Amino acid sequence: MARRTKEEAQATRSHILDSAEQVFERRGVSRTSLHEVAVAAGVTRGAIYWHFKDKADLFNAMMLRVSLPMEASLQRGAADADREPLEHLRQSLLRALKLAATDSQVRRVLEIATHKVEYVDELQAARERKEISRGACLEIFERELRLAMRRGQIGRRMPARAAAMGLYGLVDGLLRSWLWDPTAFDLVKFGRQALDTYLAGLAAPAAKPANEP
Amino acid sequence: MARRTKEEAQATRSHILDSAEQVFERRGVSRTSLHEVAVAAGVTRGAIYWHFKDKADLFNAMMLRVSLPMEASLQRGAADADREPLEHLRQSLLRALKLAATDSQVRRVLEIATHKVEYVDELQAARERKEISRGACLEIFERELRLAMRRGQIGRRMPARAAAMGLYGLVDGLLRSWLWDPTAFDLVKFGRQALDTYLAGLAAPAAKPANEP
DNA sequence: CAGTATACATACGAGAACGTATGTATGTGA
DNA sequence: TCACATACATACGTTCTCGTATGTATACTG
Repeated sequence: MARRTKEEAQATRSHILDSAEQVFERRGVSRTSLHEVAVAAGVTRGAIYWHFKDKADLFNAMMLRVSLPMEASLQRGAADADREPLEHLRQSLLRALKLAATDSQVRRVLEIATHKVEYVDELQAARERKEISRGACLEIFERELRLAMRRGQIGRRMPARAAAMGLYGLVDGLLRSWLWDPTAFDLVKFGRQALDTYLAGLAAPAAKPANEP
Repeated sequence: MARRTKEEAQATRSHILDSAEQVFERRGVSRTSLHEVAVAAGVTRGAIYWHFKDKADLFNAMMLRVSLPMEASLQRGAADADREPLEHLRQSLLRALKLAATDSQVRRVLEIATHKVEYVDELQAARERKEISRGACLEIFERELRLAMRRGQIGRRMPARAAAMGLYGLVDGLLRSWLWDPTAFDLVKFGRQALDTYLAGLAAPAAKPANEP
């Protein structure tokens, strides 16, 4: 085919990414060939190789398209401080859960990143990006929790870092569970209850029930 | 080579599984060829095809070798009831975390199942097994939590099912976080603190802090 | 102590996927 | 308007990997 205008080219690129999401979710990243993506997008491999270096590049672009806005939202929320740190944390996390439950594209990409990709070799870059993003998220959690500690809103039953790690694990784990079968339970409802329970535990005084090292 | 004795054959099979673990962890399941596994095991593909139908069969055998004993341990623990349900749950979960942190084979297989495999197509069976195992685990949690509720050890801030899901998510999420980088934190220590926090939250009275639907 | 099933090794053919090279028609800037 | 860069499509060769077919020496069995 012939040359397209710049807007059309961007539309093609975007459409390739959309199709890649579909195929990746259905077939997994490593066993989808670029030919499959091309067919799903109604183009040839040539178009894909024009817009992306290879499959890893395509995958990274697909991830960035979703994760960049999310990270920005998280960072932005963290910037305007001096509000109630606990309530702010709670709202941020619930907003993230709500997004996953509502936005089908977000859900699909999360599903791919969680159950449909192997983090090895040329996708190592994606793994590193994920680790960095996780680290940034944990730092925000820790800062907010430390602030809440200073204000006496939660006790000192565990260091802020551990509390942050538990919080991250709780939300991430619930999300993962939900991704296995989104019809199994209401992510936002269960998430809110579990989150509030954990936060209530942070507020409660430490009372060791039995023998412990 | 020539025919081996039955014990030797089983040793070969076991050694193939060991090698598969190593290669799967390094290269991911889908991009490891059976040739690679064969070389790592010091045999040829013929040996692998003798013991296993194909790569999916090999993968399933590798998973079962670890998950079957774990599930049995969980079920066994759940059978002898009438002890303190909360403490029993706590001990079971901490034992699982300790196992992951201690046993390098368990850690390796968990890492593969979590970050180095795509749950699609011919590995769909593994996914279903995982879902069933998760369901069984959740049922046990729910039963114990319901019992604890009846005994007044925890409040009724949330239904047992949601509490169980949160508990599962917490432990699973922490494990996942730890698998990304096992040197980042002490799984057992952080796990115990987070677990106790969540349980404390379950025991604490429900106190809604702000506006809620 | 033969005969057979076993526990592999070796050999073969086929298909798929990749990356690149090349073709080509058309926007686009000078 | 004209040359060139662009946005793809097409064609090609290579490399893996798979599954199976076949070979083979030995353990077991009657």
